[in-house]
Amino acid sequence: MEFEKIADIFKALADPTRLKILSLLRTRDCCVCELVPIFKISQPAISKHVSRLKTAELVRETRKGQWVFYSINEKRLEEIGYALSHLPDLTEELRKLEQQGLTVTCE
Amino acid sequence: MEFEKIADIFKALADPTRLKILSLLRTRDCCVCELVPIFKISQPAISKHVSRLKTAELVRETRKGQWVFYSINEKRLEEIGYALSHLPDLTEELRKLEQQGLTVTCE
DNA sequence: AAACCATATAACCATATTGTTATTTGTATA
DNA sequence: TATACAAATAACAATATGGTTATATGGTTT
Repeated sequence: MEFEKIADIFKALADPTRLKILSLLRTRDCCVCELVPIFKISQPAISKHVSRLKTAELVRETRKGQWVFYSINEKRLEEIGYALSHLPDLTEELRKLEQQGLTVTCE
Repeated sequence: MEFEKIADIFKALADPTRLKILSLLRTRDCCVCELVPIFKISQPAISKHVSRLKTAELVRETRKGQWVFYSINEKRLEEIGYALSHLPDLTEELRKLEQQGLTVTCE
């Protein structure tokens, strides 16, 4: 995965409200109207947060009548840990730097 | 770890430049002046990025003469994967919601 | 069809983020 | 001591983020 894409997923996780939503969804699927009274923010704010999580594929949505239930995508969460330990390798960049004589050695 | 604190660590990771710096540091320790020619941004910009990584304890710094070398803190990176799979449990919040009759059941 | 409820979107505002250039601080060296 | 280089900090600008209220959309119910 590219640095940009990995950063986008981390951006989706870089907010306490969204992390809390993910934790709640781990206990059970929830709809927006259940999440609203748990947080001290408006319904549109919650709606935008879950939408951000959906774009990052961290949650999925299922409409049930007038409600939209959100569920956690555990596979995606596992992918993140993997991405962190397998960031694109940049050894080549450092080799180029060395060829240009831009490396610093001090001993 | 609190949601706020976890979010702060993810914020530090939520930028492609910082992720790239971490990847470079995985190959070997680098000083700021080595990082600058690799990226298309100014020295102060790089300096601020490594500073952000340092605040999040994702890197450590060691001064060697006029250079400051940065090294990756792999332990901290491992902590992140752990934090993600062990987010604070909110079952209690959902129980309260149920007591207030605010849960939605549709079947 | 009309009213109702849940959710999404629009328009907007305050603050945070990420870059810039100019300057300061710390260390080494002529 | 004066000069030079590395890195950090200050002041600032453009854009992104996260909240608000008002409104639109989708589906249910009377």
